[in-house]
Amino acid sequence: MPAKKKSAPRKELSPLALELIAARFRALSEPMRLRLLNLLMGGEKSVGQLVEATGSSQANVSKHLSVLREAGMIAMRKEGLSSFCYIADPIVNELCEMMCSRLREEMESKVQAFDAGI
Amino acid sequence: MPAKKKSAPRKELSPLALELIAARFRALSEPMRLRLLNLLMGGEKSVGQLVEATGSSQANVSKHLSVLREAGMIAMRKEGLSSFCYIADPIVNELCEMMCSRLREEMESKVQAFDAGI
DNA sequence: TCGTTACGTGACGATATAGTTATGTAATCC
DNA sequence: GGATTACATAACTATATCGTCACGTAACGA
Repeated sequence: MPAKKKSAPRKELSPLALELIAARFRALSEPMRLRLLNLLMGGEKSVGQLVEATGSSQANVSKHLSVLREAGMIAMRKEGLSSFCYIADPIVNELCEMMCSRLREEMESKVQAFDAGI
Repeated sequence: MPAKKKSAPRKELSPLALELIAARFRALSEPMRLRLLNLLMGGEKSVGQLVEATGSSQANVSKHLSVLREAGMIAMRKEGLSSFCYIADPIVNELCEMMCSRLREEMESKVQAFDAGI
């Protein structure tokens, strides 16, 4: 095959792939949704329980849950009047814990720099 | 200490932590920024190179780079007239590759389900 | 059947964000 | 000094999103 113009060619992602990946990250880009996911990490919960735990409105929680569901991160199970939510994609735990620990590292290093008088 | 009301207490994240984590994910929630990061995974590049590689406007690229820089994901190095960008947080590679492979899995399983006639 | 409960959803206003255009600015060359 | 290059940034428009309010609806209980 013909030689490339220059530098490292690397794998270019297709526009579709970029959009799909961005959509997943976008689902994680709101504090309320992270809070809901964090609550669900403790096990499945009904929408009502999530409403009570967050102190937010039912409509708002329901909407955020829809976003998370469309992103494939959670799933719902109906039981009588209640809908129970649970984490459907194990990547959620990994991603959040990774981001959490990274932030902690970062902040601790800043504290150290502060303590060192820099 | 007094007994909790019920269910798993788990670690509740503070509003500040939630906002910081959300901000990081938000930086990754746009296709153009993912594209820029993907290009930077091949090594540092000048803003001009990124403009040419993406075909987007210089102003737009510059703005997205600002967002990534404020999120701590990239850093800049000036050299003459040019500004060279490079990935400053190794978590970027992990996160993107994790999300990519997860999406690939998901789509392949859907293809299999489709092939199985489900 | 009627009311209640637990959710989902459309409409709305306020805010945020992507992209463009135009302009500012620092470094380099003549 | 003056022109040019490479980039940052303010102003602006269009679109997206958050949260609320109001309403629709399916599943139960009397």
